[in-house]
Amino acid sequence: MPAEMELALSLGDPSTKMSGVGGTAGSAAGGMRPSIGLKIGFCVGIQSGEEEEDDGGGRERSRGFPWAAQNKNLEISTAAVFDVNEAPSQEEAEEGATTSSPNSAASCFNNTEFTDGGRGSAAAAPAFTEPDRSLTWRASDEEENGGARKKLRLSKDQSAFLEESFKEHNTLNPKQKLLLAKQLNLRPRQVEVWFQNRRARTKLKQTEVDCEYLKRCCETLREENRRLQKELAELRALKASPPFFMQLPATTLSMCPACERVSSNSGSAGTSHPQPAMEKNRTLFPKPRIFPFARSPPAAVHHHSAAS
DNA sequence: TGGTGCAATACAGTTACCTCA
DNA sequence: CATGAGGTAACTGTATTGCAC
Repeated sequence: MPAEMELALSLGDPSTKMSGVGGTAGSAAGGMRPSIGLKIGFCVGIQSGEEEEDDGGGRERSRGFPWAAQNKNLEISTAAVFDVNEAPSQEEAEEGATTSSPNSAASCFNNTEFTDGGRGSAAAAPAFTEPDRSLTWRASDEEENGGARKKLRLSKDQSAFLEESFKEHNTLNPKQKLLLAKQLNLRPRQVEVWFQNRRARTKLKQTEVDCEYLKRCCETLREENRRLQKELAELRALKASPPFFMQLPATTLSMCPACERVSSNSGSAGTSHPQPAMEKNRTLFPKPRIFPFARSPPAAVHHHSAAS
């Protein structure tokens, strides 16, 4: 599975930390559809009655998000409103329509109550700080534009909240999505899209890191190659001008790439088909194996011990 | 038990919009 | 003010998985 491959590539990007955890619980292990029975509890300032769904909630804990602490209404109102076992409210009914057709453009723009609720129903909504940019909560414009898609920039607080959630696990189950949407006063589809885009960004970042690493590997190998070519040329030159002692049994010089010491090896080299030094090296010092996707090259095994 | 349809979700790629230099 | 680059929300298409029948 690609996700697992990605994990293997991880160089320690903090954002991939949860991939191991969330991935196990969600898409990586069970396939694309995250199971309800996640191993990870998810409780963002809310005492949910659904904790049995969290397998005992080993990591179940209250999240100390700024506004959750500042605004107790958030916890109260959310806990009061959010009950997955309740008959769906109008909003949830719309959510049902949304999730049943996640790709429907209409699902994103037909929710006037929700989008407007960001401003209109502030009493029940979390008291987010005023967005730093005036673009947030302009969804009502969409209605005036006849459904043309408008970009709604999330506020800093909303982004921070989503980031925190993403650190916990980079995939969402439906309950978590609903809960987040409620708390952030966003549409569930927006939360879903945000997580998708966030995963894409993480992956992109990781790819860049991998690329840099491979570049360094390549440069190192290039240098090594230059060094060996030079060494080969020197040895050939040495062979081309045989001094007087060439009457003696041939001595093969070889250099250990690990300790970079030249060692002599006299003996059978003087027989019918003397093996070039580099050819011998090839057997003495097998080509280092390259693991391009490994985070760090495998520990070098010194030939003295490896040969034994 | 295997096949099929459906819903839900993930991901890659793309588009559209916004911000900023 | 115009503009291009970069960031990102949102969309589209496709693949995969689990479940019901």
